[in-house]
Amino acid sequence: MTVRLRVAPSPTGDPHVGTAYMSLFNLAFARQQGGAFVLRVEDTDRARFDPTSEQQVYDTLRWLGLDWDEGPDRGGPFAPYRQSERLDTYRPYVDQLMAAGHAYSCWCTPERLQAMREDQQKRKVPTGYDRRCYGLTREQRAELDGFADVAVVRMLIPDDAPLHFTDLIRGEVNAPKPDDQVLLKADGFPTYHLAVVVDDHLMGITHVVRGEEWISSTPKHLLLFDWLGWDRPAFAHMPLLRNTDKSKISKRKNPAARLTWFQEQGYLPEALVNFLGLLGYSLPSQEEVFTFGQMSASFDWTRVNTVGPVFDLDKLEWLNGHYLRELAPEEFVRRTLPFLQRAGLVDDPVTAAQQAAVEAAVELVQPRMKLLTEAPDLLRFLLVDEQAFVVDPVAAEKELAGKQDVVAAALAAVEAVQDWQTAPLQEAIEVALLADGLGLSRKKALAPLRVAVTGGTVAPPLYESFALLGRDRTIARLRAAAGLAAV
RNA sequence: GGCCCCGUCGUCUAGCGGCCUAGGACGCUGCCCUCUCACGGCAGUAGCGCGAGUUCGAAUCUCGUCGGGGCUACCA
Repeated sequence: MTVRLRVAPSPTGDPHVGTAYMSLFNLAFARQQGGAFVLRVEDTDRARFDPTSEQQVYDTLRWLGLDWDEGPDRGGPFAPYRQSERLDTYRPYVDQLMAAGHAYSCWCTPERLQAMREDQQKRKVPTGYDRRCYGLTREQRAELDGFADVAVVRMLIPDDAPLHFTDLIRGEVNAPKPDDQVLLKADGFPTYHLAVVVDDHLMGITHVVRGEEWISSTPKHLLLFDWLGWDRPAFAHMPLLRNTDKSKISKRKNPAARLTWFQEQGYLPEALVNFLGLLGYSLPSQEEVFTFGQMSASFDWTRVNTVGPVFDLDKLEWLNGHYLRELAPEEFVRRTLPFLQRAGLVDDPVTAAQQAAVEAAVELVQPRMKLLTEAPDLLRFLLVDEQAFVVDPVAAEKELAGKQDVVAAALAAVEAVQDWQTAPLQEAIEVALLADGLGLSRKKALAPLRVAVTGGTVAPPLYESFALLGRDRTIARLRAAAGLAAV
């Protein structure tokens, strides 16, 4: 038997980081087993449906390299893969369950159900549907209050419903006894519980990997598999990603709950994948920096944690810096360019001169970045239009004020340099400013020059920066800082 | 409230009865490198929630307790 796994996002807004998390573990196991990974869109909630969401799911998962074998966009033997297009598929099973006495119609209004629930809570008794409609015909029910015109279909949960199952990650698990869950809504759409069971069976899903939040509804699914006479799939309930306050990760409390946030912030997909893998999983070797391939090769459900991990951005940033430094120079440039374009520092498309300037600076900025979004600040002094170059006033006040003589001395030294390279520049400046010249310490001598030429107190190494900037621009900036007019 | 899941440094984790005076990583602190900032190197900081029990021996097993989380929808 080949294993088949699926991830089933519901298109309701920005793709959730949990979708990527589930996809990663699903895929790791599927690839290890040579099985299939299916993307199914669970759009049965027309109230929360967002038409732009589905494409965003595709984009973000592909960005992460978590690609699927079958799905709405690429088809497959069990198409369609969108539940809204499978309404006719679910119908016969509802009828079958009704005929077998496992399900019944319910005409209760939402208002009555809500009042019932509130009353139950007030009386501190377990909440659950009171079966007002069970055993009644439509006519009989219409006599009573709280009657709705359109019926829903509910499961008739038996007293001996199975509340126990084996989980790949947790072992033997108990779950609560459900109440009479709705299977078919008044709008004709199935609920998740019906759709997931029918689709998982029809699509040959062998392993159901989902969040821990689903443990409590698993008995409903078990019942449906049994009633329909289908084999149960294997279940793996993943721990839930948490906010810092330990609650289930949410877009409201945590910007990192949105997958697109990571792209915006300049994270590398390989770093995010590694980090997500680290949350709840560890390689037998204990190595923490690993690729998807390594994770997949050694994958073992029993090594997945049961504790919901807090999403710690510090560690992700460290990992991101690590992957950034490992990038080949041309790849580093390729990934950095969009962020420079967004900052308006280079054109789109990039000119040959700009491309060359960035390439020349790679060595200097690559070890200094943790996020791609940091590139504009590090490279601004080099890429900015000379007319638009400005010295940060705070930095100028701190390091440049009263140091015109230092700048002037450096200017004179540098103007005499014929071979505009790091080493000759260093020699000329150090002769003029250090012990043999003005007698300054290296620290004191270079601070004003850094501000004068790069515009701030934090920058790549100075002589290298001079070399990259070129003779004309360097001299012009020194001249301006020394209070001299341009020639 | 009820039911269910979970509980090792601040965070991610290793550990599956003796190898643990609990190991690694991130963070933080200090030192080294150094023209700033990084990178890199070295050192340090900090944890088995609590209480019983089982056992020659418990972070590891059992029970209780406390704590956190999830579910309790015609949302997924």
